[in-house]
Amino acid sequence: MKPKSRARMVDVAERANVALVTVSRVLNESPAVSPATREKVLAAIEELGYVPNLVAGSLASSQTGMIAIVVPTIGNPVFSETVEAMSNIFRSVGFEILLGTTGEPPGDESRLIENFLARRPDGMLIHGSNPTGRTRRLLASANIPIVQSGDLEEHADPVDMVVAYSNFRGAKAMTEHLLEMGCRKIAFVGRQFTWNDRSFARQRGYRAALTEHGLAVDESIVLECDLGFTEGTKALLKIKSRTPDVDAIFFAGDVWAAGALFECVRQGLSVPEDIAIAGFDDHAIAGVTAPRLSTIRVPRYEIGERAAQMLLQRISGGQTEDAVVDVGFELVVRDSTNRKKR
Amino acid sequence: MKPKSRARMVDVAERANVALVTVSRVLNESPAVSPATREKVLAAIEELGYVPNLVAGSLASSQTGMIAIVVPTIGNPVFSETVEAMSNIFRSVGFEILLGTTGEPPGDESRLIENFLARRPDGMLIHGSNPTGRTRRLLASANIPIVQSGDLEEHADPVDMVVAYSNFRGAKAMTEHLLEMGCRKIAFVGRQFTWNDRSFARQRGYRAALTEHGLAVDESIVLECDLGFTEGTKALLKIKSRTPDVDAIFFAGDVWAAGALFECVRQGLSVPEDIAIAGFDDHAIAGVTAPRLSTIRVPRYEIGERAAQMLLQRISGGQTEDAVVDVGFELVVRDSTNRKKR
DNA sequence: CTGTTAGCGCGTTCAC
DNA sequence: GTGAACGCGCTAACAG
Repeated sequence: MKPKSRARMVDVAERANVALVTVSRVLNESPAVSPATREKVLAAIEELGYVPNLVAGSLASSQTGMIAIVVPTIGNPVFSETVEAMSNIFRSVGFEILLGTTGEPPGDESRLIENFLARRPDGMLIHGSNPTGRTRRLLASANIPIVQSGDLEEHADPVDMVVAYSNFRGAKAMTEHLLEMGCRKIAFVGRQFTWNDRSFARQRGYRAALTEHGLAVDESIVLECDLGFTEGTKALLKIKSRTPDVDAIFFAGDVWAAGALFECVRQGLSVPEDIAIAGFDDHAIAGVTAPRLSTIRVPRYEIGERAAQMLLQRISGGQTEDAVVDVGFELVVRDSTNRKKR
Repeated sequence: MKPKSRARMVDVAERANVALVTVSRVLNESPAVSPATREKVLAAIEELGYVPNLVAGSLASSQTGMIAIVVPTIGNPVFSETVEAMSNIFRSVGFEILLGTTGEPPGDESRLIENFLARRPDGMLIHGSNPTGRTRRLLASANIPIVQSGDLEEHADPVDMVVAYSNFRGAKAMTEHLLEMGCRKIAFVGRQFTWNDRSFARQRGYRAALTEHGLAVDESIVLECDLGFTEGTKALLKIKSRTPDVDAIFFAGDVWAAGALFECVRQGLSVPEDIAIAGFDDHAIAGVTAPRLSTIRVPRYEIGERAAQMLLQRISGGQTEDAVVDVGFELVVRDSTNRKKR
């Protein structure tokens, strides 16, 4: 049953003794086909092993059934969970996903987005970056719904729609919590501020909290570092050596915080008495370490879901929802910062 | 500069006073265009904000420049790291990624693959599942290179190419290591065997090692569980209550193992003296816990790279490499099982 | 309910 | 170096 060259719709039509359109209708589940002919067509498709050509279909209908998703990296759980949420929703309604990563540090984001636009997706989801200039203009004139997600302030002036939370306010809330717990020498560890807007926002939140409480920022204990548990360990050691009487470290990522925590356990430092450790993201590990990590819970999965739903609603011509959705965050106080237990 | 309706190639040609082909040539970097006209065309493209239509181009050239990637889920780091490796390689050579998840437990994998085939990708990467029957036939007759990855034995009869390691041998090696360390009552925790072939293979490896050493398998301490740290904790508790004198637990996933480890620390059980804990995958956390986790290192990133490279080589018409590549695994002995320290 | 006629936007022959 | 013609495989109007 294997044809020498791939079967086309005409071949199916011929075999079923119907017109080409009829085959098209069966495939697109048009109600205007009698059950009898429908069966004939289906049989012919089966016999020929026919697989429709959606690229031709897309050209003709100017709808591709594809959604472009742009994220910094897919290997980082912080992003992959959001992508998974999006993926689940799109899969359930028959859209397919064009996945692109800008890289960290960001590579040629503009080129990626333009390439995607050339594939005529029915919608676009951009997580964690905010295109400007030429790319932004192209996006705007692409005439498709676009949802940006990630940081709220960064997307103050969105191309189209936004689903986000405030990294600034989240970091500020955690820092204020640390202050409330009596900490005064609070260090901060984040990702490279220059090319990571979310990290930059978190760092600003940290600074704002200190400043508002009349505390100066000690630049020697504000660190940038790479990803991974061991980087958190290293950061802890560096900070302790520079400022032995540091009483808290706010890691803008739970993985670092966990890495530091493990090292504290090894060194016999008691957390939070000797030093408080705070994280960010509410990574799964934060809830299981000993002591358990205080963190800022970010609704990563919900962000993906909301973004996907807003996009679908717009694609199906539904009412435009609010252009900007703030999904918020939650300060989760666990053991690692709780210096005032009952 | 924003046209009412999207600019087409003809519009660019008109504006640049050249023929349509010339624009096409410029876009495809054909050498047969004089620098002067080339500039004219580029200028026209810029002025019109022209974005080429790759779906039309794909139809005409019957090359989409897309690679379909199928994985169980993208939220699980075990898979997302492999996808990231693939993504990085394809991005560097200008291919785009069509991402699909079959779900866990697997949903309608066949439908997903057929939908993908309809989009005419230039190649396909299937991780962690082995299509059969109709789907397999369609794949075979799609006439594109296909790399399956995941378990070696599962892919003994591949559709096309394979990059994998042996989950069976990996699990067997770890179990043998445990036996060598003097453990005799070894429990096993894995993912649902019925719908997860990799988990099934690991379980078989565990059983094989015990049997070969003349030990019976105690079915009451062979558990299936869901993903996550806390599931590992629960499994530990269940096993300890059923068989208090268990002397080792082999978790077929580091996340479970870590969850159990944390609980041991809380309960004051010393690892590995009271109970040895072994993991699988070499997740980042395995190297940083206290004690650090023994595990089976799987080259996830390399699998993604190799798979992508093999696909590209075939797409570019290069020699067919070995159809089956065994990337192997590595037994990593750390503290959590090492009962014979120096 | 079914069929006919036109394109969708671009790549690819060929001539010039 | 450039241009005109045709076709990729399918969907969208219309008729009947």
